[in-house]
Amino acid sequence: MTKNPSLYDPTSRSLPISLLQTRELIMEVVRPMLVRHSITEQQWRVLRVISEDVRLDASTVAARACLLAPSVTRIVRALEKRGFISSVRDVSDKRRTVLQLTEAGDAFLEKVSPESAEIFAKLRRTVGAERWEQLTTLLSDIRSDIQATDTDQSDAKP
Amino acid sequence: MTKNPSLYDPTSRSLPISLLQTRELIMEVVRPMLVRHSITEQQWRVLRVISEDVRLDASTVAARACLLAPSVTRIVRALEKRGFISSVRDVSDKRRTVLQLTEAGDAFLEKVSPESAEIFAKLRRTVGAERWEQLTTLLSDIRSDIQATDTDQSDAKP
DNA sequence: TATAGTTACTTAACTTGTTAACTAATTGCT
DNA sequence: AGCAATTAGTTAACAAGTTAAGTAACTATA
Repeated sequence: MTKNPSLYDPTSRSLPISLLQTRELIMEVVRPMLVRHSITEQQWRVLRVISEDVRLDASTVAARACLLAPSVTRIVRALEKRGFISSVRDVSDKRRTVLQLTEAGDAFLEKVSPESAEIFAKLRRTVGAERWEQLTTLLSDIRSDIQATDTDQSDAKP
Repeated sequence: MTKNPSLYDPTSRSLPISLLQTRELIMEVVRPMLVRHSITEQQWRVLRVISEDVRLDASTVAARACLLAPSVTRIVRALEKRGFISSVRDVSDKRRTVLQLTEAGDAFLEKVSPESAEIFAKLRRTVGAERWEQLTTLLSDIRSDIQATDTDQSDAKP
């Protein structure tokens, strides 16, 4: 029964676990701000994602915000009720829902912006700007690599 | 209404979001394995964490596995029922629960080990061993930085 | 050595995420 | 054109996470 320590990476070096731990540590600092503005993490992600494009369908938002479709349905309803986004049926494909930031949503993002900026500026100083950038770039590159091979595999299926 | 693109980092460069996206991409590859062995992500994390030490109390496990105490209570019960861990009241501090891997739990980890190793070896090749290591180290370093300043702040409170 | 305060964990009520089944719309094939 | 297959989104039932209150045990202090 004595465990074999060489079977697995220590959890501190397991990528899925340390990605989670790192995110958790950052969110501990960010979360109080979201609570102050009565917005959930998930709603915040959706707002941020939607604000990046003029028009975006729900599926794209789901993928970018790391949410499942049913969750997006609920979150969209909540954000719509609050007046932050509008969801309109796409005219060229009536299955699709086109999501857009409203003026109120944009104003909300602008209102929260300074607080958010301050929190991240502080974190960035703590970590060091160079390492912060390094991490951001590494993560982005690695996602590209994994996505590239994933699509290769699905192409090679039939 | 018209969005101001300079207010926030693009979500692809927001650290909390890209940590989540990257983890999600990795877990997409890992998840089928966990499903095959009828274990949830959270149970898997707890098992891995417990396997690293001879004896560990529930709070420590919660912190390392990024779980809240009530979740750990449930997960421990599930893993106990399955015979993978034992939870015993600590004799020197009867509030604490000491968690340990059982023989069956150890055997389970050994059984899953080759599959897990293969999945991660493949991911590592995809990403490149050097970058994989780089990311692991960066994340670990950054966690140390953030934790160091967090504890500084709580020390400086009174 | 009482006792106020803290800590470790659990329970309960609520909120979210998840899976699977469903509807509606579109595409591909013949 | 007609019909199976696929896609987008929703709904419903269930599982998991979250918050807050509660219990038991320990610690510090007066």
